[in-house]
Amino acid sequence: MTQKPGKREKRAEHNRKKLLNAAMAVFSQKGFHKATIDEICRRANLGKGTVYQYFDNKKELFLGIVDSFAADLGKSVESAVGAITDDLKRLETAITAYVQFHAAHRSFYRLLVHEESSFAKEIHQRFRTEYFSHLRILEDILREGMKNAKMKKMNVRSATFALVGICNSVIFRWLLSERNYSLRNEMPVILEIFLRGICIRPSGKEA
Amino acid sequence: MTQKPGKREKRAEHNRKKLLNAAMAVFSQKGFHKATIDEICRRANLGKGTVYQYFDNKKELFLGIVDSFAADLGKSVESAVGAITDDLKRLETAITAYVQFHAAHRSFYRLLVHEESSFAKEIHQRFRTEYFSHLRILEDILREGMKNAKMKKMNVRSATFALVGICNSVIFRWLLSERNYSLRNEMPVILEIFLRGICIRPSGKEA
Amino acid sequence: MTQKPGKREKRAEHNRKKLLNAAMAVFSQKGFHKATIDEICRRANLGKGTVYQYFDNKKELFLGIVDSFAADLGKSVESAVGAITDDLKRLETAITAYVQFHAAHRSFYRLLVHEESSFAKEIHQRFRTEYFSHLRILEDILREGMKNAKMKKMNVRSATFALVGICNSVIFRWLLSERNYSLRNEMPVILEIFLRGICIRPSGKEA
Amino acid sequence: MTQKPGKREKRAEHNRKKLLNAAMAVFSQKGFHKATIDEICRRANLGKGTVYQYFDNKKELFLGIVDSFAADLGKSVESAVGAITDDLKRLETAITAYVQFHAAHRSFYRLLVHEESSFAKEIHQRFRTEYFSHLRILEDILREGMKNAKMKKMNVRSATFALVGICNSVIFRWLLSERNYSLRNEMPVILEIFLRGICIRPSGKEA
DNA sequence: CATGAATGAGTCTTCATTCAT
DNA sequence: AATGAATGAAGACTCATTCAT
Repeated sequence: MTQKPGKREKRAEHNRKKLLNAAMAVFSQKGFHKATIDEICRRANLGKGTVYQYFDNKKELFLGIVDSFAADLGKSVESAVGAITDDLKRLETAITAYVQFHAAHRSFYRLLVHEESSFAKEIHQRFRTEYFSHLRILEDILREGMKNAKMKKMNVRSATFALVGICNSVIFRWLLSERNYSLRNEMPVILEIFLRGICIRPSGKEA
Repeated sequence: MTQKPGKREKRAEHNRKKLLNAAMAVFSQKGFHKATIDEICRRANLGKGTVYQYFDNKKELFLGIVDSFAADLGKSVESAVGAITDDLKRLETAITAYVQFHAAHRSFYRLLVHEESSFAKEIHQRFRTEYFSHLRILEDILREGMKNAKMKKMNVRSATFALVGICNSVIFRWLLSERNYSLRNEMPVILEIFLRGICIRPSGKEA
Repeated sequence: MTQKPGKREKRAEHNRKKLLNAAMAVFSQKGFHKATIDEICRRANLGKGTVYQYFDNKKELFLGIVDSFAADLGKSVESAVGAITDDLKRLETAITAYVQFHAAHRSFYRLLVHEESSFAKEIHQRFRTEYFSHLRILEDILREGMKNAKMKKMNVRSATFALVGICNSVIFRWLLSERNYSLRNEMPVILEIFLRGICIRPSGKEA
Repeated sequence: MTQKPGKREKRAEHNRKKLLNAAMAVFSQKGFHKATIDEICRRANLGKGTVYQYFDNKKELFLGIVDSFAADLGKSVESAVGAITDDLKRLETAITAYVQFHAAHRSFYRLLVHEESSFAKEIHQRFRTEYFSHLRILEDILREGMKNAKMKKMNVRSATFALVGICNSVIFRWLLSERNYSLRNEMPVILEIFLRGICIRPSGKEA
């Protein structure tokens, strides 16, 4: 624990959260440039100055959301995987959690893609330390699978990125498609594509 | 020919083109909002007012690029297909041309994805009449193939969109990957995925 | 009192006034179109953005002056009439106050006439609720006079407008005349014309 | 005659007229600032450059209309008075022609009042030489009347201006009144006011 | 002469950021 | 710590005027 959170600290943390939520909503809806600080703090029921108490500027506020989003994603995947021990099952669960999280926060995911070219560097810097930190979970799973000789020996990092790439493609296509089919049904597709390529002996389910 | 194009009209058309090119460059690099009319006309070596001679406003300028991009894409695919008669070969060539064109104009393709959520409606309206008009080439090829009993009988429109979807996914993934592999090598992948699904008798290569 | 007006609110109201005054001066001198927001806020010693804190746009700023002008006129007439009890005396005083006010603010009165054709609708909408609200004073005076049988029974509204019309004509002529005669001397003319027409028994002065 | 007007001069004069007419229409409708050269030459079916062939700039074009308007007014009054010999009748006819002309061109008259404060100096300079030149007719009439001892001896110039002032007031009031009464009916009013004041022996009609 | 494409100075308006209260 | 009034840099857009054809 970092000191005991006095009333003051608590209030501060609460305000930060309120701002983050409001900002997420407004940014997602309007995009970075069309979103205004005014609308964000109106939505957060806070004064304009307060924003600058917690964030250096508009861009930092945006990146603050990215951080928070990444952290939430990490937590979501972690808690989904939980105590599952079977490697393949862990992998499947992690992927599903990953995809579902994006689907649930699709407006922000869209925003991320949307603003990527503007803030590419900054976003990726954050991601490298925060967002992709959850990838360690996937990496761990893969590494474990290799040790247990269930998966091909290969560069773990590459495999992880390949997997994330496939997921993103699927999510992206789903978003563009006006979401007239269930993402959940795509899960087997992802797994099949990914596993068929890397597994030494595919599980018996496959013909 | 529409009357003899006097020097005046020629120059006008030339300037329009210059603006379109400059705008394409600036928009691609900065995104719609960060791009300024000032920079665009500075790059085109033209006065600010000239932009408004040809385009009603910034958005229309952007959409003007979309139009022109779509027209160029159409021409590119058409000329690539040219006089090829074999249906499968035609299809392969068309797909390759389509993908190569996007790879060659990747910065704008990225922009298109980037700004899609802002101008979704307008962009799609333009695309429906212009951009996707080149799809008729693909459609024609497919239709022909069906007549010749080389391809499954199916809804041509759906198949076309499916194909375009696959291509876009591949291009998009390539773009995100920092382009450290050759797009050309992905061509067989696309074809295989698409053809394996729709061809009555897959070519002998496949086991 | 509406809450205690903190220093903030006080300053705000003060700045609004400063802007209104500066705008009145600049608009009067240059007319609506030639007047620039820049000059107005320079004159008010305020930032350009401040204008937009208080007024949606240039036109609203202009109409804001109209409102304020109307309110001031009302107050001016009211305070002039004050506690006078004699109906005729009240009427005379009100008219004089009305005319003097316009003479004192002749530059804005001129502007009002000047811009009337552009903003006719908006101006009249404001006037109907604000500017002409001061007419109620005149109406009240007339109504009272009728009750006391000092004036002919007639439609009060019409009589009021007729009176205002006469005043305006006189003021307008005075303005066009380069003001080489005293407006004050015109007061008896107005009164005579108006009263001779509406008084049951004209005062003995008239032959 | 100023040279024989060759085809060239004729065409030139014709274009000048077309421009003047178009400008009159557009200026009257939009006011000086909102009117654009573009709209004017579109209406005149002439190129934009042609405007500058005949007028130095927008302001001069506007003043060109003033000149032409003044000239037309003069001609109108002159031709109305024609061969009438009786002084009083001449005066009455001249006044009527003057008022009718303004009523017929009310949109431009309104514009004149409207823009007066902007171009006051320029307009009056033109008027002194052109517009008010038609006043000489009125002056001549008055002078003649004095010689014939039908009118008081007085400063002719002042009387003329007084008369014009009265007319203008009447016209202006009529314009503001939404023109729900006939201007023609006001003619006796003008005459009575003016003549009762200046005629030695008022005409028999008056008691 | 006539044209209309090109020009850029001039304006309004927005909005992130600061700072006195 | 919280506020929101004040700020001014920045940017889209207009339009009178010029000039090559």
